[in-house]
Order: sequence, then structure tokens, then C-alpha cells
Amino acid sequence: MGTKERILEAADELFGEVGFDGASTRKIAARSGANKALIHYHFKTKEGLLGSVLDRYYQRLGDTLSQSIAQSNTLRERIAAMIEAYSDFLSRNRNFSRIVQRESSGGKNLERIGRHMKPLFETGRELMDETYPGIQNTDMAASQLLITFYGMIVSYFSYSEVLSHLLDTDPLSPESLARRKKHVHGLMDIVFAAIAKYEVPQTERQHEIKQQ
Amino acid sequence: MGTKERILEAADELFGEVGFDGASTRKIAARSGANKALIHYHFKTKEGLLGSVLDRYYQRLGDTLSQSIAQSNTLRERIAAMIEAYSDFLSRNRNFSRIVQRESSGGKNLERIGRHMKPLFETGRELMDETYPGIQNTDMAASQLLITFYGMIVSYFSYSEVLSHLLDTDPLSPESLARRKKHVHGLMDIVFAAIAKYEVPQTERQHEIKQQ
Amino acid sequence: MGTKERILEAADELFGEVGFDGASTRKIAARSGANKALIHYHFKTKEGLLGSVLDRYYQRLGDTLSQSIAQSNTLRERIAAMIEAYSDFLSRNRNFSRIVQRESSGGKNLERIGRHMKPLFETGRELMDETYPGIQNTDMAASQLLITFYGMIVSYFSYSEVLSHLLDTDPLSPESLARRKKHVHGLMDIVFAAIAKYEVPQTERQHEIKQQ
Amino acid sequence: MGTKERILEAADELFGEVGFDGASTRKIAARSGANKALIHYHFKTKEGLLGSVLDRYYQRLGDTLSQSIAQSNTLRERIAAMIEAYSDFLSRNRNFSRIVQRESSGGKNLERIGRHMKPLFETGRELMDETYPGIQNTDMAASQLLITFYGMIVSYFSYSEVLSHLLDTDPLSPESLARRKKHVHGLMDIVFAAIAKYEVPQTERQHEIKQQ
DNA sequence: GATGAATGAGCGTTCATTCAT
DNA sequence: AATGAATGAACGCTCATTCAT
Repeated sequence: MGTKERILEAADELFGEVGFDGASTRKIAARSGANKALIHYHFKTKEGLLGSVLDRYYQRLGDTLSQSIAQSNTLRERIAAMIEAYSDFLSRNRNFSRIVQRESSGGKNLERIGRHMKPLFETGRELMDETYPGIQNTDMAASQLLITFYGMIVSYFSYSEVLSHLLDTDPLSPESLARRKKHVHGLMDIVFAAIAKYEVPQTERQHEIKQQ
Repeated sequence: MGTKERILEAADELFGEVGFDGASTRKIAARSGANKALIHYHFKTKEGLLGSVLDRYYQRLGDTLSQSIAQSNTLRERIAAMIEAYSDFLSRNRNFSRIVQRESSGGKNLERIGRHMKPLFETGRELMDETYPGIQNTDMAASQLLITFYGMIVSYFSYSEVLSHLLDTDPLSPESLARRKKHVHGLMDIVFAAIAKYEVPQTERQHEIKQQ
Repeated sequence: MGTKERILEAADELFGEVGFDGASTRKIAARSGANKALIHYHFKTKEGLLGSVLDRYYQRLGDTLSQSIAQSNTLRERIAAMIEAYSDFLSRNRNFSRIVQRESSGGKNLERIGRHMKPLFETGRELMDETYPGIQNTDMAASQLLITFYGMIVSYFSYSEVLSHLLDTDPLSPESLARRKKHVHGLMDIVFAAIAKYEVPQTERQHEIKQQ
Repeated sequence: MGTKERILEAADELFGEVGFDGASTRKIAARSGANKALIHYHFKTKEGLLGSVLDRYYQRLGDTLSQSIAQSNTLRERIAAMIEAYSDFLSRNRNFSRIVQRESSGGKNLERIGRHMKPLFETGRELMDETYPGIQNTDMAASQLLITFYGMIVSYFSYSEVLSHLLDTDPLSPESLARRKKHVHGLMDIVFAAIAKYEVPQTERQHEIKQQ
């Protein structure tokens, strides 16, 4: 592994552990075994380093999600696969959710995070609208549902350390993770069953008829 | 407003805007109009100041939630009222969710946050188990549902700044907030309708009968 | 002497010896015996410290020049006294000319130096025009003469270290300084004798007559 | 233009603009379009680069002065030509005076500057002593006059940026430069007229007679 | 001749904290 | 309760320079 990669790895860890402001370039250099000045040689600024860390994560996340969608057949399966993949990615990359969690509450990288999430969000929205066309313009609009699913998944990881104070078990143990996953899928089933019954708006139905 | 209170107010704002590490005692002193050394006179350390800010918030949150529950009659209403109150509290106290958001991803205040949330979490769990006794030991266990509801509510605020990049409208405008609220209530209705049908486990039902 | 004053003294010396960029806040702190952070506490920035050093010098220079002028009777004596005082001030404050020398060749303090020199320059100009009204609008205009006198005096000190390579004697020894001074006064005599013969412009002379 | 020459050019500019300490090898490399390490390949150290820049200037200055002297007939004309050429050289090479200005106030290149100026100074001195033999051992000794002329010329350029704050016009505009030049020549005339009357010391005159 | 990576020292500045008053 | 001065540690970053290729 090259020096640049080792710096990224160390920064990833430290940003996750103590946050952007809490991590110093000195500590990052020390952990990666690189010279302090090399960080600025490779990444210009500490901000730039965080940017690279985030870019790397979103690159991987994007790849993971595309693959998971590609392997599914029906639309309904794709939604489930996407949620499953996201959930798995977060549990495999604990630092990622921690970093995004903190940087999303204001900071210089909001725009970068937004830029990265936009295509993912759009893909999810289109997929949902296609699968459940009846939800458009209702309380269960695709964007609302996405935020809800995103929130119920991400929060479990973001707040896992608080949860370990509230629950009797370690929320990140394999058993706990499996239990959480079953809950998410169960809840998805309940919600999808409900919204499957939503009527497609009249105007759209006429439009469909005409096209036939 | 006394100097101590003004310091708390300034710290609250700055911790919310730039995070604990990003806020300096100098800036807090400047914004509150107090002398830098006074912060340590009143709060001993910067950590202690954050602790006081958090304590103040959880004190208010606890009061708000108790009141909202007290004003409801049926169990079902109490759950809804609690979720409603939490949601309103977060939208009225933007800095609170930002601070908790960041401090929950590791940090020295995890234990404090856990300590404050424990009674709220327990109240919620008991309320749910009482209202829907059938969910115990199922995928829709009270603790899972609470995490889910908490996540879908809190995330909307935590990620509001990212959402403003993903949506076409300001997620914190009164209209957007109202729309989100309708979605949360709608989703609650769907989920509660589903779990209301869960059968109470046999052993427990017998137990209930015996108590009668 | 207070700490702030000691910092100013040390900064004065180091700026003179190695220039603004060559002097580090660490060295200034070390030489003054003060804590490094105190420099920024008292002077905000290193720039600000240089500003204070310059202000202090120009304050003293202004006082010195006013006194020297006040003690003279005739106009002709005042000019000589001013030049004499300036010359003495530079020889007593070796660092001052070095600092001004360097900062005058571009830099952030040009405007400050200009601001300080303006009243001195104006005083000199008025004094000359009053004493030798005939020089106005000639090759020997007051402003040109001032620049010339200023240059021939200041350069001797600014370039003294180079001069010590060019001359056989130390240019700053009392004997050398005395010799230089005699030259300056001698040259002044020559020039003043010449410009004393300049005719006052016609229009002005008529004006004078009318006033009589 | 070769890379080495481009580096020299960039260093020249930057040393002139921000001084030796203010100019970094990185910026010099960037401006010249060369690799940072190449500077050390060609000039060994940053000091060495400054040395080369100065050498280049003094080479040109020496050539210019020799030519100007060569084209004059009488001794008196040669002195005037030399001063004229120096003055023109400074106005054509703004960075040169700035660099020398700063390096003359202490620094590691004092000796180098002295070495370069020595022959120029000696030439000037001999020329003056030859032309006005009466000034030897008087207040108007050749070395004093040279320093005076040098100072009144050089200062105008060194302090031009300060002067632009003191005067109403741009001191480097063609008009201002022409006006300054007329002043310098006028003053030279006054001084030369005066020293032309100085009696040659008795002993020397006898010496001269004997030589005839 | 030319380059990208690497280094150790040092930069100006800010930090939370202490203390005497 | 409040303040101005002071402190030592640490901050992000830039420096001139070296070296293998």
C-alpha cells in the first residue's frame, strides 16, 4: 500500500473516531507512518484530505449499490436489495456513517455530501415511483419514504454507541444486527403492503389508457 | 439574563453551528460578552460547559414530553403525542439535534446522553408494550420500533442541510415540516394498524387472565 | 519595563537585524523573555507588532523634530535644525532606518509609513517654500530638494554596511559620522546659497508689495 | 529562453516583489514553470540563486556604465554620463534597486554587493579626483560626493512607493522621472560649479608643476 | 535535465486553562 | 463575579533541501 493510501486510511480512522476537528494532521501522519508535510503534498489541505476520504467512500458505495441493483430482477426486489446493500455497507464501514453523521450537521463538506448523494437519492426515488406509482402526491411520496428508510437504517449505526447504553445488548453484535435487519425488512413489508393499495391518480390512469 | 446564562446561550449556539471542537472558549466568551476566564469560573472546563448545555436541553425535553403525555387519554394517543412532542421539540431547537447528532458519534458525552435518554426510552418502551402487548419478542419489538421512529424523525432534522441539496424545497420551511409530519403520522398509522393485529403470546394472555 | 514593552524592544532589534520575514515570533519571544502566545495577545498579529514598532519610532521622531524646530529662530536655521535632528535620530536609531529601508520597498506597511511621513514632509516643504519662495516651479522645487536631502542622509545609514566594504574606515565611527555631517552641512550651504538667488515669480512679488 | 534563465527571471521578479525571505522556492518554481528541485540542481541553494540574480545585474550595470563613460570626451562629461547611466539603469530595472535596497540593510549578500560595487565606486572616485583635484581632503571629498549623488538618485527609486503617498503624482511616470532628472542635473551643476573653485592644495600643485 | 516523493525544521497562530487581583 | 496577563501545548501549514529515478 502506497503512502498516499496509508494516509487516507489513517485519516479515515481518525476522522471516524474523533471527528474532523478532533483529528490533527500530526496524529494522522503518526498513525499512517508518513511525514506530516506529505499530507499537504498529496492533499493540499486537511479539508482536501477529508474530501478525498469521502470521495473514496462514495465511490465504493456507488459501486456496491449498482451491483446490488443489477443482480435483482423485479422492481420490488431492487428496492429491497438497495436497502439491504446500504444497510450492509454501513455496518461494514462504521467510520463512514460517523463521518457523514458529523459532517452533515453543518460544515464545509455539506455540498460535497449532497453532490454524492444526489444520484443515489434520484435512483431510489425513480425506482419507487416506478414500482408504486400510486404514492405520488400522497403522504407516502417516494422522497418521504426514502428519508424514512434512510433515517431508520442510518440512525441505528449513528446512535449505536448511545444505544449500547439504552439496550441490554451490544447493538453491533451479529445477533443484534440480524435482529435489526429482520425488523427493517418486516417494517418494509408492512409499508410496501400498505402503499401497494394506493390508487394511481385518475389523470395518470387516463394517460395510460390512451397509450394503450 | 445573568452572565452565566448568556454564556450557556452562546455556547449552545456555537456548539450547534461549528461543533464542540470547532467552538473555542474565546469565541463563546466574545459572543456572550463575558470574560474568557469566567467560563472556567462557572463551568470548570469546556467539557463541563457542554455538559451544562446538554443538561439544560434534556431538562426541557423531559418536561415537554411529560406534559404531552399527561394531556393524552388513551395509550394510543400517548404514543402519538410523545412522537409529536419530540418532533416539535427538535424543530424548535435546531441546535439540540445538531449537538446530539455530533456527540453521539463518539466523544466524551456519550455516557451523559445515554443517561439522559434512558428514562425517555424506557417510558416509550413501557408505553408501547402496554398498548400493543402482542409485539413482544417479535420483529416489531418496542425497542426496535422506538429506534425506527426516533431515527425517521431525528434524521429529517440532522440531515436537513443535506436534504436541501437533494430536494427542490427548503426542508425546514413550514410547508415542508407540515408535509413531513403528515408522512410520519401516516406511517405510524400504517405500522400501528399492522402491529395491532399481532397476537399476544399465549403464556402472557393466561397471565393477564389470572391477574383479572 | 513591562512585558509588552520588552516584546516591542526585542521585535525592534530583530526586525532591524534580519528583517520582518527573517524574524520569527519565536525568536522575538525568546529574546524578550516573554511567552510566544503573549505576542498575539498584545499585538494580534506579527504585522500588528511591526506596526507598533513603527508607530513608536515615528512618535519619537515627530517629537524630536518638533523640538528641534521650536528651538530655532530664523527659517534658515529651522531647515538646518530639522536636517540635523533627522540625521542624529537615524544615527541614534540604527534599526529604524533599516526597518524603514526594507519596508519601503513594497510590503504591507507602505501605507503606514506614508501616513507617518506625510506631516513631516509637508512641514519640510512649507518651511522651504517660506524660506526660499523663489524655488517654486523650478528644478529646485521644495519637494525635490527634500527628497535629495532625505536621500543623501538616509542612504548613508542604510548603506553603511556596504560602505564599510567600500571605504577604508568604519562609516559609523564618531569620526566618520562627524565628517559626513560636515559634508552634508557644506553641501546644504552650497545649495542654499545657490537657490537664495532664485527670483520670486512676478505675480508673487506683486502680491507681496500689495501686502506692504 | 532556457529553464535556467527562466528561473533567474522568476527569482528576479519575486525577490523584487516580496524580498528574499518572502519569496519561496516553490513560488519561484511555479512562476518559472520549472520543477522545484531544478532550482537546487542549477543554483545549489536559494542563497546561490540570489547571488546569481545579483551577479547578472551587476554584470549588466558594469557594461552599461563602461559604455556610457567610453562615449564621453571630457572628464566633466564622464561624471555626468556615469550619473545619468546609473539613474537610467535603476529606472529600467526596478527590481534591482529593490533587491539591493533590502539586501544592503544586513544580510548574507553584503559582501557580494560590496565586491561588485567596489570597482564602480573606485572608478567614480578616481574620475572625480582627476576632474576636481581641489576637493581632496575637504568636506567635498570624492567619496562623500559619490555617496551623496548615489543616495539622492537611488533613494528616489527605493522610496518611490512611499513617495507616491507623499506627492500628488506618480513618481515613476515619465513626466515625474524627467522632472527628477532635471533636478539631479541642476543640483550637480550647482555643486560642480562650487567645487570647481576649490584650490588645489599647495603641496599637490607643486607636485603637478614638477610633473609638467 | 528534469521529476515526484519525501523529510525535518520551523512558521504564525490559536488552544484551554491558570492565576493574581 | 469578574478581569487582564500569562502559559505550554498544539494547531494547520510552508519551508529549503534531498534523493531515487
